[in-house]
Amino acid sequence: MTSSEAAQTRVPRDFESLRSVIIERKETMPKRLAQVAAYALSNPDDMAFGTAASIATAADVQPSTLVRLAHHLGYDGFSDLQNVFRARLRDRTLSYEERLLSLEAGATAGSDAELLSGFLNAASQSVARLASTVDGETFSKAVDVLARAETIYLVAKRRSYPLTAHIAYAFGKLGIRHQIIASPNGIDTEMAQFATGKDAVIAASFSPYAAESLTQAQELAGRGVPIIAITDSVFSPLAATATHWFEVSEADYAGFRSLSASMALAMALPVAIAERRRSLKRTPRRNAGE
Amino acid sequence: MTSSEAAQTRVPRDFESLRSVIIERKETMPKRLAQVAAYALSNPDDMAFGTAASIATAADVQPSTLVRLAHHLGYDGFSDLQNVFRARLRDRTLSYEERLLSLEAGATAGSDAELLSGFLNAASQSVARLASTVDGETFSKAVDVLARAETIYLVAKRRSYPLTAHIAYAFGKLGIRHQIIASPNGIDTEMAQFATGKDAVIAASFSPYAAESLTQAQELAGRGVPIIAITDSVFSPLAATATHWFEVSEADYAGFRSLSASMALAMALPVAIAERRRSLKRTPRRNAGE
DNA sequence: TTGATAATGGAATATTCATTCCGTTTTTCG
DNA sequence: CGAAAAACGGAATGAATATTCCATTATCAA
Repeated sequence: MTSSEAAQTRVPRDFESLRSVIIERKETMPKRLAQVAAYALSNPDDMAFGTAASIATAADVQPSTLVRLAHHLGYDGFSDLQNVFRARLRDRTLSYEERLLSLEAGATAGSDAELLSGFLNAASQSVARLASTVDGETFSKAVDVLARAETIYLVAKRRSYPLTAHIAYAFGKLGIRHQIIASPNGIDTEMAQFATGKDAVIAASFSPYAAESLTQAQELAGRGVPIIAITDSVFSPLAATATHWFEVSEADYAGFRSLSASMALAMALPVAIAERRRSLKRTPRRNAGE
Repeated sequence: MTSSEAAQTRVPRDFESLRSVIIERKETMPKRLAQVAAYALSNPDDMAFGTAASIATAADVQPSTLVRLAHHLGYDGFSDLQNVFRARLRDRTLSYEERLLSLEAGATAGSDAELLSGFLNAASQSVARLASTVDGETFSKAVDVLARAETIYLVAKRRSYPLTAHIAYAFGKLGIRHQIIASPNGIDTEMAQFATGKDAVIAASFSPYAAESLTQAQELAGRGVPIIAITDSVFSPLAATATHWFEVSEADYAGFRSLSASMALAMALPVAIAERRRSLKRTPRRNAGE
């Protein structure tokens, strides 16, 4: 411990240094070492608290590989390396709010950093608000309806389009039959005409409500297609026609509304539907769906 | 260990509950137990990282007293008690915890509501993490590049497509000339060939990185078009070719990654660009842009 | 004051954990 | 293609750590 450390070029003692050392040397590292190094950087909390065995399992390597990595980087052993990750947590005195403040503080009024922190703030507030207002029962009922649908139609224009795009992506991954009604051409209504009561609709619309979305939703509702709506106010026209609906009031910054909370909801829906369908297959009450 | 825990009223699993339990029962505790309990509350970080021996020394008691305290409070042992202090450090990003807890509380295990709260949790953590890791300077530089671009090309496939869609929407609103390269047909590369060094690219890609996005980005970079990348790891192939890049490591739930943090970033970029262009018009160093 | 009970200190013990070692596999270079 | 070196997996080992046990001391009621 006396002469060995003098021989070392320099062993990083704080997380940021370690991070850059790993990034720099990753290309020349053996496969498993690189693998566990990547895991360490993306799961620093686990590195701080886990045991060599638990981390090794999570990173899909042997415990010995962790010791090898530590030595490879110049540390005495795994424990020595782990201390860097612990120090990181220890010294993180800044809570998230404080951090945001510092972002704002380092920014002269009207600067870019202030803008960024503003949007992050809006995002986190939106998520928090949704978490405290959303009704688990409504969600469950909506999932019920959607899980029994043969095809799920997705109606969204303009600002809510990214939302729908993401749902469509998740549906594709999960093997849920769907049809997105958001094409830039004018054949939307033609696509919607195939929907029946056996199907269902997810419609998203925020103020100012796109007229097309509304008329499409109303038309569908008139034909007995159940509608799940994602909107931003009790007074939304969508809420009137919907079978179930969610109120997601996003915070805004500089006049632009966040989408972060809606996104979380948009991700939860497909997964919940897929899961519900699995359990429906085991105990099918009616023969809906494929 | 079998009947004892049933007899316990309830063992606190989070720091705040533990805190109130200790405060409440402190008066009726034996002297040494009260002593070490007080130490624990005023040195929670030491409790998280220290060993039983080190903490005992610091609190001027015997190690066995720590075990006694743990048992006294209903825990299996010192390690079990220590986990509460570790969890506190792990989760200390959010003040929204309590709100989320209420959602989780009303949810039986495996229910839909639990799923929803899981995704909201992931979203909230992602935003918090981005807020604490993002570099205001990088953001500012990226905005610089983009503000001077004639046309901004948007490259995104699959999971990152909704992100790009939203940026495109904001660009449209703000009157920023852009071209989205994400069409479902095969003419992507043809669209990209018009880009020159006077333009710029925003490319988003998350693991597993879509091959097309990468090749397009590399091709563009080779022609001298500056690239701003949004990706999820330092090891992302995108980061290598990018002029400036943002690391957005989204938390995942049930294997599905959130998009909430990236969304916040995606909203901040267009607004910042628009604002920068306004100030460039007043003091134009070079005649770039329209 | 005295006996009984609870609390405490400190050593003994059992467990968990990081580390090392060795046989095998993979990679590298002639 | 073949030999040497590096990397790796997995079990063995030894150190560190939490826990338990017991003798001693303090507390309290009769």
